[in-house]
Amino acid sequence: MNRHVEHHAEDADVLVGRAIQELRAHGERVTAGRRRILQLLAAHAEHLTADDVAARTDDDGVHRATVYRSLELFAATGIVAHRQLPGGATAYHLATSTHLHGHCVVCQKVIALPSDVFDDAADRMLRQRGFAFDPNRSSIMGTCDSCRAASSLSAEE
Amino acid sequence: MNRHVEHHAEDADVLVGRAIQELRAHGERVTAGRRRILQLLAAHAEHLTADDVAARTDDDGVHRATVYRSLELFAATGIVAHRQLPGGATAYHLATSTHLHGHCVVCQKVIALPSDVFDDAADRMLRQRGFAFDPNRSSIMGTCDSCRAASSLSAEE
DNA sequence: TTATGTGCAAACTGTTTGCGCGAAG
DNA sequence: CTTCGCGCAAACAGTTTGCACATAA
Repeated sequence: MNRHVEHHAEDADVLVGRAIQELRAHGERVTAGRRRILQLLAAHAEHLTADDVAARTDDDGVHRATVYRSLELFAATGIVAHRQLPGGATAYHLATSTHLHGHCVVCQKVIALPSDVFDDAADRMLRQRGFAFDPNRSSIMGTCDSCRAASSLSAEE
Repeated sequence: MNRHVEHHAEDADVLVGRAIQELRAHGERVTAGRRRILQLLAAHAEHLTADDVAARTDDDGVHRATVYRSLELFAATGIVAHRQLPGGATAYHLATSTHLHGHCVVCQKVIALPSDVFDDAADRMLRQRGFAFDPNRSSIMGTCDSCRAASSLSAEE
């Protein structure tokens, strides 16, 4: 019953495979360096700094610059999510399918919001207040695109 | 009826005054530079980069280093909130009393979460999906400190 | 074979720090 | 008067970029 609780080493290959497919689907080349970086990200499901990754790939002959370029590419293709850390560093992790529901208080429409948007906030809530945010069970209130446009016709700047 | 809609120049002095009191309350000195920086933050209720502030104070003889040191101090004393931008810069604004409710899915307890935690996320949702997040009307789901501790006794790592 | 990725080294942005002078309390 | 903040200039961390060579497709 607790068979699929193990998010450890075995799954990593699967995740890497999926990421590589995604990469090919975007017409990007699969190189040794990129594979290596994806392996690292898959292994450390948590956050890894670009610099962290660079440090670990250096031994394997993958250059810092390559790491930065690859991570940027992965982020652009949606393969990884990224997040800014205090101090200016950027943390990366494989993108998951997690998403959050935005609920428009005007038209009641529900909007799917991208997964990585709340990573940073979730992290800080956990650290500062011990609250473990669960995006999949949450929906947040606000105003959607069109209702926002509509309301700005009748009111304040 | 629309008298207090104006969040423009007039209020700024009040906000600065409040910030300065707060500063004194923390036993910190009030200098020309600090006053100037607070004025800037009060004037631009949105985000201002440390670098932005530095650029604008340079003319007034307030040095870059002073700006960084002051902003760091303000953040430490809770007078301003800060947020990391892509590219490594940090955006600052006067702290408000805005907060969000965290709802524990286990014990149903509601927890007040600090305001600035969501600045980043709100910004990205607005940009990426046109969704204007309203923290004051939202409560998000998750697990609180104690329930999290309790559940980790019976399950995964 | 050819377009694309890589290593290298140098530049760049944003931020931090040690020092002696100057001002706030 | 004494403690703390400031300007200055130099160092630092993280990241980006132009170029010639290497390699995936």
